[in-house]
Amino acid sequence: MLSSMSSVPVPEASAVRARLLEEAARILDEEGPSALSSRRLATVTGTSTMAVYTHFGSMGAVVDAVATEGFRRLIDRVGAVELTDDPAADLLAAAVAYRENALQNPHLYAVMFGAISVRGLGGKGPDAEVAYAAFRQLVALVERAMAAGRLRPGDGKAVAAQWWSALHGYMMLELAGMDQVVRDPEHHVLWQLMENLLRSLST
Amino acid sequence: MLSSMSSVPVPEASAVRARLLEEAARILDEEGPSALSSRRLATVTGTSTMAVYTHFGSMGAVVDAVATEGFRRLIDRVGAVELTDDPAADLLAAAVAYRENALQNPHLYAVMFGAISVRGLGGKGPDAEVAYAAFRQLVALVERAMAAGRLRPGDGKAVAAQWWSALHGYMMLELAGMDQVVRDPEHHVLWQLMENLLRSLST
DNA sequence: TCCGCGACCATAACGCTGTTATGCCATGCT
DNA sequence: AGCATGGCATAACAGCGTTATGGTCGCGGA
Repeated sequence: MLSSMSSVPVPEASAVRARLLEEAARILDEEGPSALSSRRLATVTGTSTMAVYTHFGSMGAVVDAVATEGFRRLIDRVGAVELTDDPAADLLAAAVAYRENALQNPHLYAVMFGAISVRGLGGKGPDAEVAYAAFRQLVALVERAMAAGRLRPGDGKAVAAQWWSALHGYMMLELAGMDQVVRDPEHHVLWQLMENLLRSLST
Repeated sequence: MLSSMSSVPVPEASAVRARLLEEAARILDEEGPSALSSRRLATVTGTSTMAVYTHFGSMGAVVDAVATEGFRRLIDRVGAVELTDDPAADLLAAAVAYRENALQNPHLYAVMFGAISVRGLGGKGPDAEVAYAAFRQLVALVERAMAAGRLRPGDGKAVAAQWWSALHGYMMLELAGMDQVVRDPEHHVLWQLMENLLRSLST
């Protein structure tokens, strides 16, 4: 059994698999969940539906892989914000980047959190390690603000979980089209919420 | 009893429609989104798939009706909390009822906020008036706390939107199975979040 | 009373879906 | 060379949402 390790060290190394994943994410973002199907994926990648099953095993696994890819993009996007000497302001800047990423890829964002089931084929969800890496990224920002004295010292993970809950909840309401609830032209609800939370968490 | 069954003043008066809606909500809650189909709905209600289309027009409309029913149940559940002379504590009690309702009907809760929902067949979403009634219920609790001086006077809708965002975001993370992020045995993240928000909103 | 009409639904079909069985073919190991 | 195996095309199957068709039943008008 060790003989086959030479040709295929890692399944992710396949070029076909990469194109399937890329096209799946593109179709999901551009045309929504109902447009993502195995046959559609096969035609746009120039293969057949069997390619999906050799590389992923099921369409649900494709959706999971797309969700995982969404977390990777989120991590890249939030990681690209330039840190200043004000860790509290950086937390708000990260929230801005988080919101922009969600607004640009709304379907992908919804799939990441299982908010929408793509045609009822629900997988096991995104890769837990990647999703947790996105959380740890936020924890690092929080702990940095604590170390600088801008946030009251405490459990960074507990504070990050609160921050993420508030941010995620607002995004879901905004993406769900609940404009009457969430759209406040003069005083944007999200920034009031972030500032209120920040005030309670400050020293 | 002159022609009590003859006239059809409101389509909702149909008994078949009521059973379809009831069974749809039950199937969704007990077996998840992938189990809800037109044929399944027809067999369990003892009719054919055409009944779905005569009473709803499409499966998407059924999902929308189920989502609207979910908001009605939420309103009933939150409206059942007994108000005390501490409006701030009542807000927390309402959050407890909100969470219990979501945990008991997780799939229904997800459908309520899913712009695109079951099996990729996206309807127009739940009845906006009913969903907004749930929001107004929360606004009333907030304004009551403001009038009693337990919350700083301000825009009740803006504060209610923040409260709902935080609560909804935590629920979505909890229901998404992100236990590592959100599950904190000793200090439950939700109550820390609610108390932090309450502190910032207090006078 | 009878007729007709409209609401309601059972049956069957169409095109789509995810998935699987089968077989071909190229590649690499022995 | 022979063979085994991974990778994919073809075609099929069951199930999906939806629609066309036809039948049945009950009421309103003549």
